[in-house]
Amino acid sequence: MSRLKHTKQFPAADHDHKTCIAHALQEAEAYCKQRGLRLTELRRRVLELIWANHQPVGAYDLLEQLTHEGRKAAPPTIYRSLDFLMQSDLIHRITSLNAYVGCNHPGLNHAAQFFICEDCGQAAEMDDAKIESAIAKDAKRLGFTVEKRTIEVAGICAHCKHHSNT
Amino acid sequence: MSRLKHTKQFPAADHDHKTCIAHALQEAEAYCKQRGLRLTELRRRVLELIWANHQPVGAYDLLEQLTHEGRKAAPPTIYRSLDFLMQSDLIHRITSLNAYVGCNHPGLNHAAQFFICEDCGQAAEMDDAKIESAIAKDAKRLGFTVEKRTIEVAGICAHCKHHSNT
DNA sequence: AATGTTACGTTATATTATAACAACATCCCA
DNA sequence: TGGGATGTTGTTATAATATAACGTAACATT
Repeated sequence: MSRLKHTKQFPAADHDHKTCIAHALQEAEAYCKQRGLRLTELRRRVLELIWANHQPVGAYDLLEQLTHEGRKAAPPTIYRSLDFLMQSDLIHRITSLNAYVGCNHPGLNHAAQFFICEDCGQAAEMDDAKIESAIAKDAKRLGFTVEKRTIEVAGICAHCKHHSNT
Repeated sequence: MSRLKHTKQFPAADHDHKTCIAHALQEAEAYCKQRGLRLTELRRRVLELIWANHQPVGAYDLLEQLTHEGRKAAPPTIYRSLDFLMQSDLIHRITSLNAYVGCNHPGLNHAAQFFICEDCGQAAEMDDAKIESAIAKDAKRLGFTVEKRTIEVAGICAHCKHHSNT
C-alpha cells in the first residue's frame, strides 16, 4: 500500500550537476534497453540537452542548441524526439510553460505534480498521494474516468525567497 | 471555516442553457458595476459567446464568431477582452486546451480545478478544499510560496461513458 | 472644452506545433 | 543474404496560438 513520495527538492545550488545528468542518461539507457526502446543518437542527445538545461526548456530552445552544434534540425526533428521521450516516460511536458523537463523516475508512468519557481525557473517534481487520491475521489463522485492529470503550481521557491530581499 | 465545495456537475443534457447564459451575464454585470469594472459592449459580448459555446472555446473560435456577426476584430481584440475577463475572475483559461470557459463563481478568485471530458469537450469546474490543502502542505514543506495553480484532469465523463457502448 | 486615461483598431510578427512526403536506416526472416 | 516491412530522420510548408507596437477613438474628470 505504500505509495512513493519522492520529492525532487529544488536542487541545492552546489549540487553536482554533471553527475546528475550522467545518472539520468545511464538510467534512460538501461531502461530503454530493457524495454526494447530505441534510444537513438538524436533522442539521446535531446534527452541530454534537456537534463543539461537543468530546468524546463522549450522545444525551440532545444532546436537551437541542436543546430548550434552542427546538426541539421527542423521543428519536427525535435518534436518527434520529445514525443518519443514522453511516451517512454523519460521526460514530462509542463503545459503551463510549453516546456519539457527530465523525469525523475523514468518509466514509472506516475502522476506527477510540479512546483515551478517563477523567479529561477526551476521545477520540482512531486508525487503526492494525497493530491492523487483527492482527485480520484472527486472523479469517482462525478463518475469520471481519469486519463491525464495536469497539476502545476507556480510561485516562488524557498531559495529565491531568501535571496530576493537584498 | 467552511470552505465552498461547489461543483458544476457536467450539465444535464436537458438543462435550460439560455437561462444559464442569461444568469451568468446578469451576475457579471452586477459584479462589474459593484467593482467599477467596465464591462464594455465588446467584453460583454465575448463573455456571452464564451457562455453560449457551453464548453471551453479557443480564442480564434471566438474571433471567428465575432467577425461572423459583422464586428471588425483581430487577435488583439479578443485577447484583450479575454485578459480583462480573466483578471476580473469572470472566466478561466484551461491551459491544457488553450481554451477559455465561463467561471461559475465570478469574482471569487478561487482555486479552481477542472475535469475535462475528452469525448464531449465539457469541463466541470470544482473547488475541492482537499486538493488545495494537499498542495498547500507540499508547498509549506518546500518553503514554496504558491501564486497560481493549474489543476486539470482529462478523461471521460459519466454521460459519455454510458453512451459510448453502442 | 482641455486633459488624462482607458479601450479599441490595425498591421505585423513572435511562438509553439503539426502535416505531408521523401530519403535513409534497421530489423526480421524466408 | 537479400528484400520487404517497419521505423527514424530530413525537408518544406503551414497551422494554431499569442503578443508587440503604435495610432485612433471613447470616456471620464475637471
